[in-house]
Amino acid sequence: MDPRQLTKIDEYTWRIEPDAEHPVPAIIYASEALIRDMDDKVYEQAENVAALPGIVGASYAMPDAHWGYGFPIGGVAAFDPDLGGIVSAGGVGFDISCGVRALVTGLTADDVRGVQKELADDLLATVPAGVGSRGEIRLSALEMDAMLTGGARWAVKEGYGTETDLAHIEEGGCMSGAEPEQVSDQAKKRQLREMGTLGSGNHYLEVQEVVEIFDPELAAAFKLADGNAIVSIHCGSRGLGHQIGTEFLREMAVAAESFGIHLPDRELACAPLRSEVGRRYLGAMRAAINCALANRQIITHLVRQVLARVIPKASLDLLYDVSHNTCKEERHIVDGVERHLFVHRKGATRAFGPGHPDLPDAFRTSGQPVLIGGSMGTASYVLAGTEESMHRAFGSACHGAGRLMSRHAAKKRWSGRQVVDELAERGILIRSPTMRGVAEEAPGAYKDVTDVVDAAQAAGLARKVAKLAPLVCLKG
DNA sequence: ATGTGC
Repeated sequence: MDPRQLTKIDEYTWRIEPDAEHPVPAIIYASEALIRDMDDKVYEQAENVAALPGIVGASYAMPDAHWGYGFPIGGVAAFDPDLGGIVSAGGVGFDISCGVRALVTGLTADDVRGVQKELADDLLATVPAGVGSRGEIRLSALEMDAMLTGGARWAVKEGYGTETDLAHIEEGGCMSGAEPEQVSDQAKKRQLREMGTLGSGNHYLEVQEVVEIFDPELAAAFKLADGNAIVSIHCGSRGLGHQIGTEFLREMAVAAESFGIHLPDRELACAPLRSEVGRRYLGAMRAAINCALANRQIITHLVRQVLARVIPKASLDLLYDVSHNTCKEERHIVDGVERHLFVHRKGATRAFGPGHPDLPDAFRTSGQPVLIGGSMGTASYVLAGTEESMHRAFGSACHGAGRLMSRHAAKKRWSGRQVVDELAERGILIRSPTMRGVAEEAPGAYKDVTDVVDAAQAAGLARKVAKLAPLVCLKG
């Protein structure tokens, strides 16, 4: 994207001005270099979102923004139901409630290095990964509905984890307002055997080392110290979320016209929040959020089993679990007035600051942990929400590195084996059921996550706490 | 992202 198309507000804030079709601006938070690397489609898509009914403030793009379905990935937009605001299935994304959770282990990276290969092999054998991967768990119809209503709270009741885990998950591990009856039989059927599975694409499970601390006080609040081993899990709602997204996109494309909503792009399919289809989508989407929370909780249980075998002294305590593909009902102060809004975050992490009433006691003074997954073999970051982030983009920050190269181009450029061998030389063990997936996820196919995180901090979206480097990576 | 898809 050519930065000259944008109004430069400051070094890290760029604006597409409103006009007759776009009542609010689009705001991109990024360095000039990141803007240059951004797809031109991000400009178009961020501007298109600014034309949707009932949008409040601006259409925002995070520093890792790239071309998505309708809305950019790395997009944030809030809508007011009182002003005819909409909800959009494409504004949430196909992988509903995809997210990251990080666990502190009570181990040092050296503890891990001593058994690195056994750990990698046991994780591959224990956590199902890859397209169509199936788990041991098979849900009955009744259990499916209980899972879709209860989320991680259901999983803990079933024996996958502890009460303490729940306080360290957004929404306390259970998204309210879920309506399993709005989830199609087909979506439920696809999920029957997929609980506790990682999936494919950019999903991963990593054992990481804390290699740098930026803010000692916040790091202490998050129980992170230099040289510690961390486990991070990145995955979502699997086939169920995908099926819900597919079905409602189709339905909303038809509905939008019937509501007289003019769409600049068919992919922006949406429906008023106060319409019947809008309400049904919210009920189904919240059920998918619970599915993702339960899924990450079950995978956590599997990782605890692996560590109990390989390094018995390990203790896996959940730092936090964040979702980065959601639409959430939240209260925000806009121009000094508290408003009740529906915030779409697509490839954007919630980043609530200190004192926010939705945060658990543990993070009341620190702000919430913001977990940023890098590309395979590079780095991940832990950030914290700030008071400033509340006013920048409705308490949101970036979610990852963001692709630089298409999957197709990455496959042409690297072989999976070559990527695995190169990373092994640097002490990083990759395990995956598919070498093709590894090639698509080669580190060179992504932007530098450090640039993205630095821009997020400089733009006031979140504050850097710690940097994590991978030791073991299980890829789908 | 995905019972990957022309």
